[in-house]
Amino acid sequence: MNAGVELSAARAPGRPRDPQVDRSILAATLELLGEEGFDRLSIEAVAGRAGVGKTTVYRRWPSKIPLVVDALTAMKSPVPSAIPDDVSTRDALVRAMGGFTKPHEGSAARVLAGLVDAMSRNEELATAVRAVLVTERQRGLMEVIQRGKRRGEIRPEVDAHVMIDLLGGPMVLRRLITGDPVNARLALAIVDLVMDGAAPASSR
Amino acid sequence: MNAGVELSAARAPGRPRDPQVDRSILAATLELLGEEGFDRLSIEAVAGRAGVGKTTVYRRWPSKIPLVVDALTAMKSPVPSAIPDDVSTRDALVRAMGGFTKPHEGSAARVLAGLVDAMSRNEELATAVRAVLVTERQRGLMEVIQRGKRRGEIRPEVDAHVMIDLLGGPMVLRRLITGDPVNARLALAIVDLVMDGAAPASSR
DNA sequence: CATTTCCGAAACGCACGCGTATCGAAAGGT
DNA sequence: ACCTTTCGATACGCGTGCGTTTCGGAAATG
Repeated sequence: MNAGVELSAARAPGRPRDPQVDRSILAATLELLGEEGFDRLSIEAVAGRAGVGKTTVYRRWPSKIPLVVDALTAMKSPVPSAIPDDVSTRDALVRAMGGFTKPHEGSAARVLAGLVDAMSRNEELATAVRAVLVTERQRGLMEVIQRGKRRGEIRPEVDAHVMIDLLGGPMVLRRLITGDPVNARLALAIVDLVMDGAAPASSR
Repeated sequence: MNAGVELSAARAPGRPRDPQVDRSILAATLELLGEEGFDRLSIEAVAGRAGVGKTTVYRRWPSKIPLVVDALTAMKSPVPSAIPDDVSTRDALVRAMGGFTKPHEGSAARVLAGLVDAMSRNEELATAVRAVLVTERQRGLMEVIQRGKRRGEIRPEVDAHVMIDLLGGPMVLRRLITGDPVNARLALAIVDLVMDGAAPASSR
């Protein structure tokens, strides 16, 4: 009933909301999420950083979690480019892994670090974080792995999920825990070891 | 000067501190660290959980960080048993990885999750956490890897540090981020893939 | 017994963030 | 012109934890 009006324009009578304000709030949320982490993130600080009244934030988001979820969703990384046919599975893996080593990933890692403990106590937040910061990256690796199986460069009985965790796990471990460097050299070493294995050919 | 007296007994005049109180405080700190994380951990709650006055805590530790550091230090895991000669490198790795799958590790993972973001902002805390929760586990894997190299079951040019991160990274990734199961089956799959590699023998 | 220190409990002033309410001005539709 | 809603700013009462102080009693030494 009245679908046309309600769906297309919904005719709000008063002053329309400024879309720039939404962008400022989400950007400030992401900044502070990286600087302070989820627990120390306050709505007050978000409003201050965005140059906006607290009322304006609360009018749009009822609490911290939906705000953070929306901010993360707005963080979507660009779609990965397709892989040319003449690229080997090994090189394609290195290229896909290279996404972890870009400097932009450093801030993403800091955001993730500030979310880890909150995720363990809030399933809604955990789901959103995984969707934005994890699933997308895993999907890129999965495509390369399945392509490798089709090309006969990866054995068909290899568990793709285990292989994905094997490739991504060390990057997360270093970023969040050990602080060891994450660079192209590491990505290359990981891919080589995962593809070749550690055992000598004689014992296989 | 006066070394004998100062070092052995130091003769405090008044009532001696109750060592049981120290243990209660450290135990309560560990509990709350797992339940609430570092940021939400308050000295008030520690004192309450330990059945102790706030004064008693502040008399021993000046702030939250040294308290947490001491609590973690008291968490030291038992020394790993030596590896018999008749165990293959593959089985020894599976056994060493099995340490990650024990139920006790679940609480250690929760403690770690609550510390990750604080570590990124406090180097002293990060160093202590790595010493207690990371280095010890890495050392166990390092021994097995070097033993494997001596036995010719691991190629000598393999980077041991990369291999350690390759084995441990997926466990941390699953515990802290994806929530995927961490069990003996996974440990076996990881060791098999790392030792054998994903590429078919024909392309090596 | 006198002294010293430790212990648990309670209260203190302070700072911060919560979520709400109120204000005058601005920006739209009717 | 009139109405409605948004906007930034400010203030409110409330709760929580901070680090300190005070208190009465307990446990050690000399």
